[in-house]
Amino acid sequence: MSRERSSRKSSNTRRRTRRTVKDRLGKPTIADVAAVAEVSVATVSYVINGRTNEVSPATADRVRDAVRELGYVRNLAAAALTGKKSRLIAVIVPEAGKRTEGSDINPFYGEFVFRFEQQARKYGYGLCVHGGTEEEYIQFLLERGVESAVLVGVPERAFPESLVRNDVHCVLYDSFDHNRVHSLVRTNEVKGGYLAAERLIDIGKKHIVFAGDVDPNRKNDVMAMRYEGAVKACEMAGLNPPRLFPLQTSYDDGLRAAEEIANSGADGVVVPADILAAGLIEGLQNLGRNVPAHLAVVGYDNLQMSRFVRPRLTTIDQGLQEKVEALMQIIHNRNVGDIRIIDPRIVVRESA
Amino acid sequence: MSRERSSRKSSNTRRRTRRTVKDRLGKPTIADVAAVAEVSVATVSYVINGRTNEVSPATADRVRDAVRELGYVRNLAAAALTGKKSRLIAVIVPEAGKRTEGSDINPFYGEFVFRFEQQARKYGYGLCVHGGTEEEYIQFLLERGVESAVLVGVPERAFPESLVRNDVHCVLYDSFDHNRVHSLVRTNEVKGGYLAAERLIDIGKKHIVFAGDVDPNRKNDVMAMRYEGAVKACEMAGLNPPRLFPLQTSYDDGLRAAEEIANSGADGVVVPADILAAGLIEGLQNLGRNVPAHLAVVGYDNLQMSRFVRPRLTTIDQGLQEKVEALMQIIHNRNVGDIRIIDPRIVVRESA
DNA sequence: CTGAAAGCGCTTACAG
DNA sequence: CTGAAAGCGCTTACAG
Repeated sequence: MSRERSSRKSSNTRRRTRRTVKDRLGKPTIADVAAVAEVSVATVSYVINGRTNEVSPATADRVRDAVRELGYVRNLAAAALTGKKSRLIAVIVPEAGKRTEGSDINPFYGEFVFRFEQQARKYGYGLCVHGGTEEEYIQFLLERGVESAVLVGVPERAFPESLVRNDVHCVLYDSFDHNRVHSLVRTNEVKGGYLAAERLIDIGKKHIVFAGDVDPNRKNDVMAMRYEGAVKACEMAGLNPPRLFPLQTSYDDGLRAAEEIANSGADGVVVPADILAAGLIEGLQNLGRNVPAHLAVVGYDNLQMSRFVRPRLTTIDQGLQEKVEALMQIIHNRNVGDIRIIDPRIVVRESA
Repeated sequence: MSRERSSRKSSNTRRRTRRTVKDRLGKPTIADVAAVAEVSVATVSYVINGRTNEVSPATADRVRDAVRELGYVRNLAAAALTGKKSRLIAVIVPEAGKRTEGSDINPFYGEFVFRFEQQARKYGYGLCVHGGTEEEYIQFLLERGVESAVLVGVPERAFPESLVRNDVHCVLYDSFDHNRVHSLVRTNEVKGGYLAAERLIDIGKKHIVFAGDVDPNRKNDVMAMRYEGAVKACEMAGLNPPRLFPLQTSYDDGLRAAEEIANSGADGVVVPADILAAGLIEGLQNLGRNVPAHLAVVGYDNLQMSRFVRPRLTTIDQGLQEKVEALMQIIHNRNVGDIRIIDPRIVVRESA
């Protein structure tokens, strides 16, 4: 049906760009669509990209019909090559496999990824995940032409200049950027820590400890801020600042630390991650301690899991949905350098 | 430093392909590398792709030095355009958001994605996730040039021909393919159901029910096979086949169904998903029933969560790591049509 | 062992 | 409103 027009082309052009539908085995291309619709590839490109003011309605319809007829789907990789954005977002969970003992990963990451995927899809982005080392993920971002990278829980440090230079928009999530150079979404961690300690104080606890790895040299990472909040709450209640138990964020670390914490004289503990809290509670119960009577625990994150643990976990809700939406806004509008800090709230269940 | 050679080129060639490092603002390209190394782009391409037998060692070294000097990272999208594979895998969880009540997703998906990501990375693949409708994910796969799609838990049905026609390798995961046309990785579900019911029988239970949505018209889906196994175990013990309670796989469905199951006269229940089991146990406890004394429950999946639930969940381990490795093999070797069925095992904890 | 050139599928000035 | 052509960054026969 498209013979007529194509036969008008010079044989040279024809050999180079012209193909009938049957010639092709794989996906139809824009040239196939153009042939069927009897227009140029430029015109097809215009209507595919919605630049319909460049094209007459009738032509646009012909093109759309051809698209449908051929089952044409555009090749985004080719489009990206021409300077269009790749519309690819990557969620980077640095060294995901090493985040916890064994191969169990903090369930937070799963909840995060699937929530965020819904947002990304809604805005027409594709979503990749990567759990490698810094070197690996930088290479990944660059070679895939990723537009925006969400870095989940990265420790503060000098940021790889190569990402900035290559124009990948980095958004830190639950991280801290001392130099305020990257976009950032996180919870008000100081407030979170405050709410957690405050709850313990409210139920009459006097000897509050903090089960997290706070590096005294890095005043401004997430753990340090949660701790700062807890300290503040204790101060306001005339209590000593919480003693620190430097644990990693894993179930097994909680399990192992139970005895030491139980014997420390503490009657309340702020645990800056639900998964850690689950392990700790398990360990305390193995020792015959009652939670919350003997030792009350407040978790952090309000994961699905916090409802499964017995006693049910009192925890800090970090406002995941709100954060994920903020993330998407910053990415979509490319508000480089924007910072969004979401207020947490406490969810009181049974453990405190 | 590369002036010498480039000045030998014709001015035409030079204008079209030659650039000094400084001319470029964005990523260096293969042409930049070629210029610095004073070779042609073809040579650069050869050494980047490890076709070193095409290039002398000395030349290869020069190229590698130039790559390092410029911080060159190849553009995989451009490479894919030339017929190379995209090395992109997508994990498709159809309508992830609708898989459970509200927006909580079965934690299984998170565990799966991060386990699989490690495999994919190890083999040099990028991993995307998609949780949309069939129409959405087909478009996604096609426009991104995804090489292989892992379809997690898709109901059996006629498969979209467009994916096959466009050469995306579909691997079904925990699904069933009646026509045996797609690659497939799953657990031996019949055995899983058998082990679950067997455990209940072993601890003396006589009235076993099954809390899953088994469609009598589709003999061969995952749920039906688990049920088949449970029936078999009951038969061998001289018991009646388990009564069916058609629940969806969500915490809330378990919670809601507790009363009906508790009043059904059952003393043991096979629950084909840990998340469902968690909800059910919660509901049973709210009713004052003791698990396992009054009603024993066996879950399915052996999620991390099964250790947090009280009583700790006895469950069927589906061999996630083994399955994820099998998946990777099938994808990497492109064994289209391969089927791998992994044996499950029972993990006995407290709930049965 | 090395290079020039065509081509992958697309977009975008630029002419008409 | 429409089309011819250059170019995005890469790979791969094909010549030398």
